[in-house]
Amino acid sequence: MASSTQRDTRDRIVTATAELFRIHGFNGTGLAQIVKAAEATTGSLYHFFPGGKEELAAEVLRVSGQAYRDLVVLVLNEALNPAAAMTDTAESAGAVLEATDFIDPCPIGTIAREVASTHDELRRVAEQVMESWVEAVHDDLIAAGVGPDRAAVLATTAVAAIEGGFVLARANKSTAPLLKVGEGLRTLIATELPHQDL
Amino acid sequence: MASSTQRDTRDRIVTATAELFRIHGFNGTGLAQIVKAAEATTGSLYHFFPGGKEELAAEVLRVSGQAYRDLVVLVLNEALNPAAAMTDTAESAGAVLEATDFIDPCPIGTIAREVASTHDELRRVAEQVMESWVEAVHDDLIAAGVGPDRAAVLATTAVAAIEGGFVLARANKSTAPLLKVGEGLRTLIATELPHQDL
DNA sequence: TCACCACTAGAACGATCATTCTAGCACCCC
DNA sequence: GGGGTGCTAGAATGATCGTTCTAGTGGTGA
Repeated sequence: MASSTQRDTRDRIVTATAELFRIHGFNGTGLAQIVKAAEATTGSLYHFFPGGKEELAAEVLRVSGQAYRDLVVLVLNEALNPAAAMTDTAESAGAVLEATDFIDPCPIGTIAREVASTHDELRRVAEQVMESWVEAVHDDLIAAGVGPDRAAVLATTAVAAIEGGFVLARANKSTAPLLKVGEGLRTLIATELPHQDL
Repeated sequence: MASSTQRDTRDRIVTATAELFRIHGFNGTGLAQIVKAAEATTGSLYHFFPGGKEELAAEVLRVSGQAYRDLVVLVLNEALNPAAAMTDTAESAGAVLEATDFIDPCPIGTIAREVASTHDELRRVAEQVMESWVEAVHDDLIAAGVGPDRAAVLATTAVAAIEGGFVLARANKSTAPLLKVGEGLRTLIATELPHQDL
């Protein structure tokens, strides 16, 4: 069972780090803290991530980013249309925020801002991750009949506004700003959707 | 000249801290770094800010937040209408980003996310600051004839989207996402403005 | 002139930081 | 059963963290 144990440890480290990053950010989270939360040791951490904290953070960004992309795609698919998906997203993210006492639902935006000027590798990973979100929304808008130029504008605006909505909601300890953002985005997208109103 | 000297030192500390926060965030900036950049000493820093790093950070948030509020009001006043103000803001912020090699133009969003779960006092200051931005946009929309409910939605969406636009622009080292956000917001607001189209 | 005040100066403190290193465990293949 | 490999364990290291503390400077009012 050695191979399952190793995977477990690695996974525990990544998962614990993601959670700590959501609460304390990159610079606010210590390796000792991570090791303790993951029930691992410094040796294991450096075994799996020889590049240290930066390599670990990159993996956390990739894993969390992919999970969020999957979630975005899921919500878009299940929604009535891309406009309705905006309020759906805001509502479900708001529910998560309330359930977790407004811990940041997404570590990527925080890390991106913290390290953009100092850790170029991490900055690039964050760039790719967020680009994948924009792309997911963009493709859905195209499928809904929005022209490519407008789809690019709307998708970027949507991702940015949701990301900013997290900042406001977290600072206010309230879901209200996030819900307003969802409404604003629904209006914006509904206006540009062919053959239907909000 | 004692009174001018003292004010100078305090100002230098606040200014240097604001700049370092924009680059490295709250946890990424050390007091030694601040003291050196401000050409001050630890003694002076604790003389003016007995509460240490947290009190200093609160002051930085207040000062930077007020400056940004003033800027928002200025742009809104000078713009043709609130919709045009969105693209104006995005363009001028984009110019700043390019001129500074994409250093974060605004320390507040980063700090807010970093410390929201750990430093409640700072969280509250950030909350007030961002609320003041929303209010400025809100009032301008009301003056332009938008109804109160919609004005609240639009103002919050605008602030969130610009804030998120900074994240994307910084991660991408490109002004493109920010400009798209500006366009998206202009469309959104123009739609709800009485008596004129975009 | 002397006490008082706001401010500067920077050494010292214990804690914690990311990282390195040596040692040892458990399992597989020969 | 001996050697190799993948992983765990955690002490040690030097740097840096935020904060405290003592000493000293320079100007002001009595």
